[in-house]
Amino acid sequence: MMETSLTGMKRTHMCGELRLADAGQTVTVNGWVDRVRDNGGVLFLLVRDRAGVIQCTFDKSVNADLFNIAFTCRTEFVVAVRGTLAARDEAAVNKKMPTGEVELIAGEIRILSKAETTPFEIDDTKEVGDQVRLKYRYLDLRRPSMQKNMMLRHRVTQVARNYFDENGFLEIETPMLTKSTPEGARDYLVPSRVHPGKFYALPQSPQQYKQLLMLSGVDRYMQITRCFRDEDLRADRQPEFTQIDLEMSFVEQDDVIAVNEGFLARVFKDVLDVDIQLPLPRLTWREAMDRFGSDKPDTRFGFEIRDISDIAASCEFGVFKGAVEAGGTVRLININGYADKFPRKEIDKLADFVKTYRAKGLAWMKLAADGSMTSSFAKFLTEDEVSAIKERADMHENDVLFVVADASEETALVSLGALRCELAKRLGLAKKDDYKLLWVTEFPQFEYSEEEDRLVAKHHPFTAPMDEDIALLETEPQKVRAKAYDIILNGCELGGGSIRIHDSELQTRMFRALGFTEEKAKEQFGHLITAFSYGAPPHGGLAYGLDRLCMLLAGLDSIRDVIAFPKVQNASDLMMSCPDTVDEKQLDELSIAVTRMEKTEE
RNA sequence: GGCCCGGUAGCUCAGUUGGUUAGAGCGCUAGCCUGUCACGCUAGAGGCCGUGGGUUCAAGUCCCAUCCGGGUCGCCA
Repeated sequence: MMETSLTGMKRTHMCGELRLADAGQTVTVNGWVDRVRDNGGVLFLLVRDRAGVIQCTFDKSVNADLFNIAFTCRTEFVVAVRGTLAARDEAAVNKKMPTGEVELIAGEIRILSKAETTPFEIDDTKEVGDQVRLKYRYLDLRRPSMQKNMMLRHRVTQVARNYFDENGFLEIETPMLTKSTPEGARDYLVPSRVHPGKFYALPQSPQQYKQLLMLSGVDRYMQITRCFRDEDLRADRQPEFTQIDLEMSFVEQDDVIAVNEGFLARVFKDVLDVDIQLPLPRLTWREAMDRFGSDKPDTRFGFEIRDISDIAASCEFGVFKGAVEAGGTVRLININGYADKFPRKEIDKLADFVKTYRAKGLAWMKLAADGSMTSSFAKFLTEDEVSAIKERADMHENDVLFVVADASEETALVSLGALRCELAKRLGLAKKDDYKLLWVTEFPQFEYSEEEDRLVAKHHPFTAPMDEDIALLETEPQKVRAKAYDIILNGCELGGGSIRIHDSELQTRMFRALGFTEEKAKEQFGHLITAFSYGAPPHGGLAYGLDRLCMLLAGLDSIRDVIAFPKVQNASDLMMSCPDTVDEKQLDELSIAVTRMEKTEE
């Protein structure tokens, strides 16, 4: 029976931390065999742990028995190696390895665990599909890049805990089993055994609890907590995700922003050694939409949107004129300096791109470097009108304009906003290590829901309206702006928050504006309304998407890469094979009958 | 729910107009090699071409359905 106990072979150092300064020491390492290089008489085992890789050297002529044990090692065997750390000969130094100046001259090896051949190589240089990676996530996580991501995430959460602690925040846990909320995303439901037919909901966010904590006099709260939303997934959206959630009492918007700018600066400094200039720029929601066609503008590049509705209104081109007459707008972006990158064929394909955002089409005008002009619409306009557009767009040689005319202002703005981001990405102007943070403020309080044919809260029903707009609540609710703010990084919504309503009377008016009857408001939010009647401090807060923050800090494109065990697009876990069916007995105990089963085909 | 892309060896992929025995690199197995470091050399094993149906003399290739993975619109207070 081979000895596989660790006794007597516990590590003295992490593999990846060994350096020239340690040479001469007797060193024991524990880790996985990263690679076996058998040169006949001399054999190298690369042993890997979280910190990195160290070369262990076995010489047949020095110790044949030892060599023969090492010879049986395969990739991913778990081993303990003891020996003398030696400086490598100058010619043998591997400059590509942090430990490349030293090697461990093995005097003893113990195989702690053998390993089957892994389904894919534990190696950052080889691409592996998500399907295989996630089925064997524990192997995927062995890859140095994934270990780096997990360590980065740890760093971010530590910075958050330390920073908010230093600023007087208490970390308090709120329940995972809570009440289903009618507004917002679909809830994940948890059946109650004790209360047949009744369900808990997993929290979409700890929103109500943290506000109640303010009523409790906690003053400043923070929590790093899981949130659940049963909606479709995206590269930056998982059904369970983590928020850095915080709330403060006796504050106004600027106070919340100030404390969070401090946090962001700290994170960027500690994690990336990047200095963030404070205060961060701010844009109102209206300005963000008008200039960037997005409530999460990417300001790493220009190509800002301009309005030519006034010129279009009086022209004879039906598409432009018609859009304005229908109450819409005509807007454009100038991809200045890149007209040569857009041959006719490419431009035609871009029309399909904007159509996914409901635009009807894409008009364009190109001024080549030699001064020759081509356009899909100029022939319908007068010379003066063309000149006016060129002037409005600040158009010069090698510029290309893209124009969207639409009866819906939102459609025109959003489709051009998406186009400017897409083109910047293709032109390589959206650099990952260029960090553009900004606040978007003054969000609309309400938005129209086609599905429900009524106004719904854009943020949530506890968001305070701006003081100067309160009077409009009953008269022109669609014009009411909220004390809500989002923090945006490189076109990605990192987090958002608001100042909350702390006044019962105003909250009542808000529920009324949202179309809640008094009974319905009491039924859904009675506990809050009651709580607020006992003395509520002015308060507000913010919540960050921790996964997105980590993704952007790590320069990645998917939050899956900073989540240890993520779900795939259909919200299942390929490793655990869940969700899954359960025993009839379990269902029976919960008083649940399944009426429809998923079609499964193996 | 809609649209787009993909599924071929353990992994990453190629596979022409439908036409002999479906290939490559990596990995794996065995042998050789005393300083490699993406070690090298030699040999070998390894395929339900996602699944089901259809068209055809003939399907990895064309058609339909379906499952799986990715992106995205809707959705995400």
